[in-house]
Amino acid sequence: MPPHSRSHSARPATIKDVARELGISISTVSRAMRDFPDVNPATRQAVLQMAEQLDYQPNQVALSLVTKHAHSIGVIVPNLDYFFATAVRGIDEMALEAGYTVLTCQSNESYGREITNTQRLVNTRVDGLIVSLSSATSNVDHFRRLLLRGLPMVFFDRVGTDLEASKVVLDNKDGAVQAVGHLIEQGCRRIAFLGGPASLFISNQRQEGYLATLRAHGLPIIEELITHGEFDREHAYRATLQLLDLQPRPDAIFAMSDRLAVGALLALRERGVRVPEEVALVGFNDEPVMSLLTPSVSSVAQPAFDMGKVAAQLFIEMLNSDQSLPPQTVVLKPTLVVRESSLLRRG
Amino acid sequence: MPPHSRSHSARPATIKDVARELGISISTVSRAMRDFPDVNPATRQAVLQMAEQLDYQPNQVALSLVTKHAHSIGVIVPNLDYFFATAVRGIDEMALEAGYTVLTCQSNESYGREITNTQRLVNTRVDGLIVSLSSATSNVDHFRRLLLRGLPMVFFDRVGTDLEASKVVLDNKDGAVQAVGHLIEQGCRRIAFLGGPASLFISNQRQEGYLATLRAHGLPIIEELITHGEFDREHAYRATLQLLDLQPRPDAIFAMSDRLAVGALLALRERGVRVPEEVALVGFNDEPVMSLLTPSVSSVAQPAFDMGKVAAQLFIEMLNSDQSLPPQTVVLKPTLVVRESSLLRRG
DNA sequence: TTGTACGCGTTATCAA
DNA sequence: TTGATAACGCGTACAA
Repeated sequence: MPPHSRSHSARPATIKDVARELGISISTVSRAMRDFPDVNPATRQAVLQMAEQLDYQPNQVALSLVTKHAHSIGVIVPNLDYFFATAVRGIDEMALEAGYTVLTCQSNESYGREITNTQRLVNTRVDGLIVSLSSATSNVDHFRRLLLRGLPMVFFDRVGTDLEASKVVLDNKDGAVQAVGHLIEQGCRRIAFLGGPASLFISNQRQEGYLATLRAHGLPIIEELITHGEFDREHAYRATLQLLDLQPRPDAIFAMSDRLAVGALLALRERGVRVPEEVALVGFNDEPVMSLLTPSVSSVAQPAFDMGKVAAQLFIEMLNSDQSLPPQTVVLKPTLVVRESSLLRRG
Repeated sequence: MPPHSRSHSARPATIKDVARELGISISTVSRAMRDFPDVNPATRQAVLQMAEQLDYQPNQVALSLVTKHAHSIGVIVPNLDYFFATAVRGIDEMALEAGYTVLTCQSNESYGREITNTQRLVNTRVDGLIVSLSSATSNVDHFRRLLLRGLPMVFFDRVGTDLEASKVVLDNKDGAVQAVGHLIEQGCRRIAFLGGPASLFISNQRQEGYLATLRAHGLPIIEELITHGEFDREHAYRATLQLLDLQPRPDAIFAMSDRLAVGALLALRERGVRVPEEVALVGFNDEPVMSLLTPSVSSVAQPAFDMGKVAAQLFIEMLNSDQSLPPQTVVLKPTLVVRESSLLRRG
């Protein structure tokens, strides 16, 4: 049994308990706990020891009520797939170093839940928000209001175009340029684009890159090779089957995400189309699964971890400087990872 | 421009602002906001309208300082891979319904970070914790202390054996029994076990199931077919290569996780071993990738989403009942999903 | 039906 | 070097 076995097994000890037990004032305890210079070494000793004994730890709730500073970052992501889980890890890493706790919420790709999450986090007085928009979010007024109120916010990956805030984004267009450029180098001429929802900014940016590259190489833009739809494998599967019915059919598919690329691959397999010989394939995200597929699938790799890290970095800079900094936008470069699904010349 | 454009763009409105603006007391505002019966309808009307106008929302920090109730659940998971991301979604779902906010932290499989996360969450006065242990955690004193103090806690999946708390676990042994039983049915006789760290409880439970099934079928237990090691693909890859060097070599591999199964598959591919004809393979978790591999890999499916949901349910029940309920343990059943990698008799 | 006053646990200011 | 006290934003007896 411990020396002074704790009589209050329910209620955590407060600063008052420590003060009472020692017969001194709470202000002295407060100062001792925070290593203030003007406190008697003997007193500090005693306080620290008693705090240890009572297992006293400052109540952060009371603390943030006073300081209006919670030392926590609210993170809202659409889901926790590989990309976002990795990005959150990046945020986590950076935040931990700076002494912040990360509170992660999923909007589940729902506009309503994004709003709920936002309100909840703000009401618990997080110091600010790091956000990636849900795919259902087109109206960003709920964020704009907070921005006007002066709440520190950083957006990443899926960012709002007309939001005056700091952002960390991928050079999506460049990623598409790399992918399509590579396919053209491999000899492909009829390259299809498997897009996501037309409302999704990143989907459009990637499409832009696709179009620009075709133009740059003097290739025609064929409308029927450009598809849009839901952001899931099922849609990609059906769209690919349709593409394969065209005459002449495409000799390559560039999917704006790996999820779509997988759907495409399943369709290609089912039709017995040889990849890459008959149809080459490139995805976007470089999820771990891509290297395990047969054939392994080329993909544009995003620096997910770094995106999270940079977002947190920007965020912490905002907090540490008292003048409100002007919004910054950091653009990160993707890297094409070439695998079997798009290697034609030298296999 | 809005009617009464807000003059205090920085400071969020408080209950005082509403009261002052209306020339009434804060208690009246407080009551009106919370739909108390004994408040003049006209007054309530005015309060609600003014609250709207000032964009007033109760400060949860102050609120939980008073009520000692944060309406939030702290969740600590070792990582955010497919299984845990899904479980967290289950927790999220349940918690949202009950009006709780979920604050998720990753321990990153580190004992130290698990402790840090725990302290941070507790100090921000979450109402309790839902936890899955890091693989590096063998000492659970930090949780036991909180339990003694009366903090509501639910553990799931990776639970501590000697912890007096509610738990949600998978019937790991049964999962292994299903997997190994299936392999035996398919005609396999020399079945290897690819285990994780020997310290990991779930790894041992699965091994138990493996051993029990061999015994039940009168098959010999061959020590050299049982391996242990790190919880990663690389280890599984190397271990599999060693297994393949044995004389006679195994005709099946049961991996205690999909991550290990993938490592095994890579080794099998590299050696040109035909799956399942020469060596059959079954994993554990049923991650989406398993169905995409070539050959597709059989796996024991865990109800990850349900595990999260049930954990949250148990947690909320604890909070809602004032007497401290005795710890419950809910055991969920896994389901074997058979795919190409283990289908021998009828392909 | 409404208002006053106290307390939640802490920091900060000022006085001793 | 230490202590008393106001304040943070809110809920809640108790009084009016």
